[in-house]
Formats: sequence, structure tokens, C-alpha cells
Amino acid sequence: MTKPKVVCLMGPTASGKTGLAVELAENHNFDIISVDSALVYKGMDIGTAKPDAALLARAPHRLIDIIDPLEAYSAADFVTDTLEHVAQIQAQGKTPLLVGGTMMYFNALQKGLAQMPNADQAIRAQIEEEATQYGWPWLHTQLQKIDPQAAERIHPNDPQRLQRALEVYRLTGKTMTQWWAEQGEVSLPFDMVNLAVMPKERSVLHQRIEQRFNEMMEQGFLAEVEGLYQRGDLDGEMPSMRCVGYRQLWQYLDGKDLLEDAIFKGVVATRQLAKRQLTWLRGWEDLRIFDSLSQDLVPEALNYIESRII
RNA sequence: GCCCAGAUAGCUCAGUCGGUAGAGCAGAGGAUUGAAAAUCCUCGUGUCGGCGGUUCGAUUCCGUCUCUGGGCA
Repeated sequence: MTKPKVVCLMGPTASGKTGLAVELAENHNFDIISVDSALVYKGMDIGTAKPDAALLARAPHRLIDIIDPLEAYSAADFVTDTLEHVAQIQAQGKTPLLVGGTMMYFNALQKGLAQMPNADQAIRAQIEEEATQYGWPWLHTQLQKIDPQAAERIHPNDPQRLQRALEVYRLTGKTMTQWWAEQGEVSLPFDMVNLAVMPKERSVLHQRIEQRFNEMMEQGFLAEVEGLYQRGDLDGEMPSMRCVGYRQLWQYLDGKDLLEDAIFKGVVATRQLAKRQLTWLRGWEDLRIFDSLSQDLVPEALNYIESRII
């Protein structure tokens, strides 16, 4: 018996995912779920290239504007929320169309996550404290004693993963390696149809990225970040303010960079993001890639999807 | 026109007391299990501005030319 389908539209930043998604939605019985770790934030619109009101009216997106920049979201939150939305959409007899560039979220959904606990601020602060006192290499040797396999995998210079591995152990008394071993196969009540859009040439993507960043500046990106800066309750270390562009303009507002340099660094960071997204995509199983410059992009993509949905 | 300082990797520069050179950034490849637009790993041959000279050997010293800054006229 064939399961219902969920369509996943992926692609690097600035590849034209949103435009394609809206067109697809208007030509098919789709309901869009955003797969984007930056679009979840309210009030972060220009710099995230969030679809505007007119576009959202044509094709509503779920999982946009769901939290304040003060809060954090995660791959696990995404999976939970998405499963709920998918069920709702299917109950209405529509097909979910997942669109976005946060490959980690797609991966978590498709490959599954171990049943580990959420981040714990107190434990993280504690580990942070130990890191400033003894240094991350020392924490790495601690991990070696607790979970040698994880220590093998995690580089001593990778504070984020080191912290997480230690956090999981302190929280549960079980190592990350144990959690992984217990993980088991994912079994979702639906099948995926994966497709991606991107320009054939990397240089085309780079041009679009630079052009789009300049357009964002013209549209008032700096004022948007300034507004967030002046709230007073946000800081540059929060996940929201580490987003590409926001981080660099924050540096400028902090007086740590010239505006011109901050803009350049923002463009660079966007290119580097695109590169990492492409690395994910390169090895993705059962993924059909479409050229974003193709004249017949919409019909081609629609054709492919229909051939897979049956 | 004269004087001075430069000219080395895509960019900014270091360096070679004469034995053909290396950092940061950019770029490329990879990893990716509750921060993922995050975090991290790996990768550096380029007429060392052109042409002559000295020398076994010049990117390095000398001369000259070109170009770019700055100063003086």
C-alpha cells in the first residue's frame, strides 16, 4: 500500500525556492510548510528574504513568524511542528509542500533524531563556565573518558558539539553514542518526493546573492537590525542574531566594524552558507535537481512531482 | 620635470643577510542528531612589474624602463 506523499523543495539561499513554491502552489493542491531556521523569527523580514504579505496571500506558509528573536528553535521542534502540520494538511485532502534551505531540518525529518532531551540552559551555562576556566580541549578529554566514540567524532575545536555531547550525558546519564544506538529506523506515515532548485553555475548564485544583499540594504535592512538592536533584550550571541547578515550588521551597530566592511562580510557569509547547503544537497538520496534558470522550471517541476505522486 | 616610497597568490601584506616564497581574508572540498543562516575539519606554484647587468645561481644586489601613491616644483 502506498503512503501519501510529502513534497520537499530544497535549494541554496537565493536560488528562487520561494518563487517556485508559490507558482507550484497555485497550480496544484499544495499547502506550504517553510523549512527555514531564520523565517521562524517574527520581525526578521528583510534580511531573511521572508516572502512578503502579497506572496503569502497567494500562498500561505506555515512555520513562519512563530517565535520571538529572543527564543530559540531547533531541528527537533521543527520535526514535531511539521508532523502536526502535515497531518492537518492531509486531513484537508491537500499535499504538503515543504520548502526551504535548512537542510538539517529536512535531514532530521527524513532520517530521524535520537530520543535525546532538549537543550538545557543551566547545564550549558555550567559547561560554558568550565570552558572559560579550563578550555575546550580539557572538556574534550573529559568527553573522551565518558564517551570515547563521540570524542573521536567531535573535533576538540568544535565547542558546539562538545557542549551538546556533555550536556546529553549530564542530563540523562547516558552517552550520546548510547542514544544513537537506541535510535532505530524512522517510520513516517508518508513518503518523500525530493527536489532541489539551483543555478547550474556557482558564479550565477554568487551574483544573485550579492545583488540580493544590496537590494535588502535598499529596502531598509539596516533599520530592521537597528530596531532589534535597540530593543535592548537581544544580544549578538543568540541564534536569531547569528543569522547571516544580522550578525554582521550587529557588529557594525556595536561599533566593531565599518558599515562597508559589514556589508561585504554579510555577502561573504551568505555565499558560505550557500556552499554548505550545496554540500548537503550533493549527497542527498533520491533527489531530483532542477536548473533555476530554466524557462520551463515550473512545468518541469510540476511534471516531476505529478509523476511521483500518482 | 625632480625627489621619495611601493610593485610578491583573486585581495591586503610578510619574507628571502643571493639558493625560485608564506600568512590573513576570499575561494574550493568535506563533516553535520534539540543553536544548523550554527559549529567545525582539510586544501596555497604564484612570469615575486618588464628588460638588462653582476653572479655558479637574482624575486632578493646594481642599472634602466613602466605603473601606482606621496612630496617638491
